[in-house]
Amino acid sequence: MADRLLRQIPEPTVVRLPVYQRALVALAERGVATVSSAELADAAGVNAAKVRKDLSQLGTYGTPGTGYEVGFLLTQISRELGLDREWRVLIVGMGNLGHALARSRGFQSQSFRVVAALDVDPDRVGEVVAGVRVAHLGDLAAVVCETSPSIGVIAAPAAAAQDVCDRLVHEGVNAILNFAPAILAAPNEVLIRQVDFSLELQVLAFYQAHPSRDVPATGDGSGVTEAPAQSGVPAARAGGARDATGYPSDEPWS
Amino acid sequence: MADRLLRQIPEPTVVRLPVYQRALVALAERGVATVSSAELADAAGVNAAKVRKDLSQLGTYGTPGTGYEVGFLLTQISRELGLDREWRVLIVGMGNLGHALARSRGFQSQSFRVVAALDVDPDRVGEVVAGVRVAHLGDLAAVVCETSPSIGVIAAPAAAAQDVCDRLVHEGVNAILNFAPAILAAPNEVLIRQVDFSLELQVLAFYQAHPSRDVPATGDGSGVTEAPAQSGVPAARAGGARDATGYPSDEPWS
DNA sequence: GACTGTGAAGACTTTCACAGCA
DNA sequence: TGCTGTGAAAGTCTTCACAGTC
Repeated sequence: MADRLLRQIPEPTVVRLPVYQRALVALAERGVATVSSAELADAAGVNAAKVRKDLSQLGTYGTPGTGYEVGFLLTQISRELGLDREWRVLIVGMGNLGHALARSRGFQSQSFRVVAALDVDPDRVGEVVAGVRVAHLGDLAAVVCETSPSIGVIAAPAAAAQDVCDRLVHEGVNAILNFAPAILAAPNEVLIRQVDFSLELQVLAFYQAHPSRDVPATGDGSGVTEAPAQSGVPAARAGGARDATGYPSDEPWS
Repeated sequence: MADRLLRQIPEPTVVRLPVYQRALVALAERGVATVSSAELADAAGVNAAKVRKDLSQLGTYGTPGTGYEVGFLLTQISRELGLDREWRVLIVGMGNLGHALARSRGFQSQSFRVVAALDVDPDRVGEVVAGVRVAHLGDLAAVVCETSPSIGVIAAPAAAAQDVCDRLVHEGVNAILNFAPAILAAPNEVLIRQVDFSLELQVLAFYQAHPSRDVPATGDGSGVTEAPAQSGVPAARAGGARDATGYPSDEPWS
């Protein structure tokens, strides 16, 4: 098992781990002690074989005849994802998107903390968002020095993205999550991931425009998701493994 | 060639088409008349073989010895993506994210128009965003009737996402872009695509936590991007095929 | 000489199906 | 009996490499 961790985990598996993690958190909150691969698959929107293959990459965590122990599996996946430590996040670009990110639960959890926010707009500099004072991008060096972030987020317009990226890299930030619709160039040791809204919108348009095409089925993390039926009365409040919080939600829609 | 259009275009190719499209727009704006697959590959952050294979799925648009005619290729890709028509978009959830989306260029272009915005917060209802008055989610049926959107966007919290999805589906919206971190269940004919920030953040954390692992190389649309070197002086303004707009940008960072 | 389009090879992922364990 | 873990099969995507074209 130890050497299993030395093996490369395939990227598609890595992308699904957070989905499993989330599903497990929900199960744990509901007090569920054990899940089968089929149940977890259902909650994550994938199939059971995939769940078993994915989890077997991490170790031998299941029990034949029973399934997986929710708490234990959650711990293992979280550790594997590096969620057992705190990642310090710096955000560049505090427009609506930057605000949304800074305040989102994903960016303000046990594992991620927004430690710095920057912008070039004088009106925004000085504002306090999610407990952090917005600094001017010109002060990046000092801000990085003070807050030592390990992940940089670019929420700036496309035209500025490469420049921001260069500055981040220059200050030693070598993991970047880029929300700007731009292909960034950076040295090889810098890790860049891209999130692109309008690209997804265009992909959706493509499949709308070509209804003949069978859409690639049941989603991987980033794929097209066509979930488990619900046929008959599509408008019914769906059952499933989802959060049963009363609606409308009392937390603001961010 | 006609029957080539009947063939299924692989999903990875579909996801790259918008990237090529964007690159071509930039080239066209710079007055470039012709590109080779290598140049387009560079601008899109992929390799040349992939570009040629992808484009050959659409038709025989290149000229051996010369390359592709930028304007013509742009037209073809845009048509293939369905960008030659206008897609009417409805957004549910007008928090920071909803605002960011509504105002983004990707959602307000020739091809996409935000025709409706909804929320449950009485403070937000009535506000005008991007030229559209925010309506209450309770009035969804009427809003859909009036605006006949073909794409619905969910920018609501995870807890409300399934309910919103059900309502949209009930009103006949059968293409949904979901920004909430929730796996949605819907009838098979409904097209759902998922955009998940915190998932990407977690994937980044994973690769940071496992530096030994060779990160899957040069990005597909959604993958990890490690771009063309730039070694030596990493902080230099990158050359490449990117937008050369002066910085700081004069448009607000949204 | 330069570059496309594309079969064929290779790499990677998913799915199947079942042996083996609780 | 119920379910995992996993080889093997099937399927998919990428890369190679080169014939053919301008």
